[in-house]
Amino acid sequence: MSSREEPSCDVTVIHEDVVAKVRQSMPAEEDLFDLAEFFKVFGDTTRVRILYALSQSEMCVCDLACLLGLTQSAVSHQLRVLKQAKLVRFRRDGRVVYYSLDDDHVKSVFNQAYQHIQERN
Amino acid sequence: MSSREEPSCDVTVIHEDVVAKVRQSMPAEEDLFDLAEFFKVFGDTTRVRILYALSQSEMCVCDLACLLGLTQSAVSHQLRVLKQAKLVRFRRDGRVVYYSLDDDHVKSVFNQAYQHIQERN
DNA sequence: TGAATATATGAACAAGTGCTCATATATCAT
DNA sequence: ATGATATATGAGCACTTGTTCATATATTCA
Repeated sequence: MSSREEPSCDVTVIHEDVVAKVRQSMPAEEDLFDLAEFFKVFGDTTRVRILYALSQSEMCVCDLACLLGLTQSAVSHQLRVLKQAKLVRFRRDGRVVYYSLDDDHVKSVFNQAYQHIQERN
Repeated sequence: MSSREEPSCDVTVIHEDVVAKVRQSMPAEEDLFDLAEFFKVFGDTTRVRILYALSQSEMCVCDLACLLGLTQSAVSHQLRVLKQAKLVRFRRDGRVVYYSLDDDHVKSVFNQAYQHIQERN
């Protein structure tokens, strides 16, 4: 009845041993949070489309807007999100800002997920 | 000046050639949508924690609730989302429902992303 | 310097999401 | 059948998010 170990729960526990074992192996709360944040960035159609486009070629903001049928503002806002997530990088050439993928993992995560989608159907 | 091909845009286009080339290689709109939907499921701390836990061991609802410090209801709602996304499966044993990962891709997508997070810092 | 242009950003609003609470369903035990 | 228990689910609410609109910033060119 004493609870001096890990944060207890108000719910009935059926398999204390399993819970204890899994609890030990759980990564730091912060890491799982970061992981979710990372996936959250991919969890939007617009951003996925932008990422795919950039996986094909470096592009400037207005090209992306045209390609995807979005306003310049919408693209710019989303690129900011992608920038913060360090998924894209940019270089400035005069008035034009060119964006490209910042990381090789992006492509592989992408492909892995795409494969899952395919096989699921 | 005529626009009889692909859906045009109201934005200035700087590199028509690039846009045209990338447009050709864009996957079906639906596939990118599905991809985003897939990632959206991973884009929540609670679900990521559930998925990680299940990657360690099959668990029942109340064990998960206890482990993660959530209400039974919250866990159940999220499991429904994971079920719909076909990321987890379940088997019933009397009153207890056991959940487990439904797909090997889950782990690999997870690991790939985790690796990205690590290297990023 | 001043006009033009490419991009960035803030505010606001509609739509979506995850939790809680109450309650329904399903199964077991008596 | 009745009560206990494990899970599922609907409604409601606070919070988040993606877009639009207006405007700011930055760079080029004349």
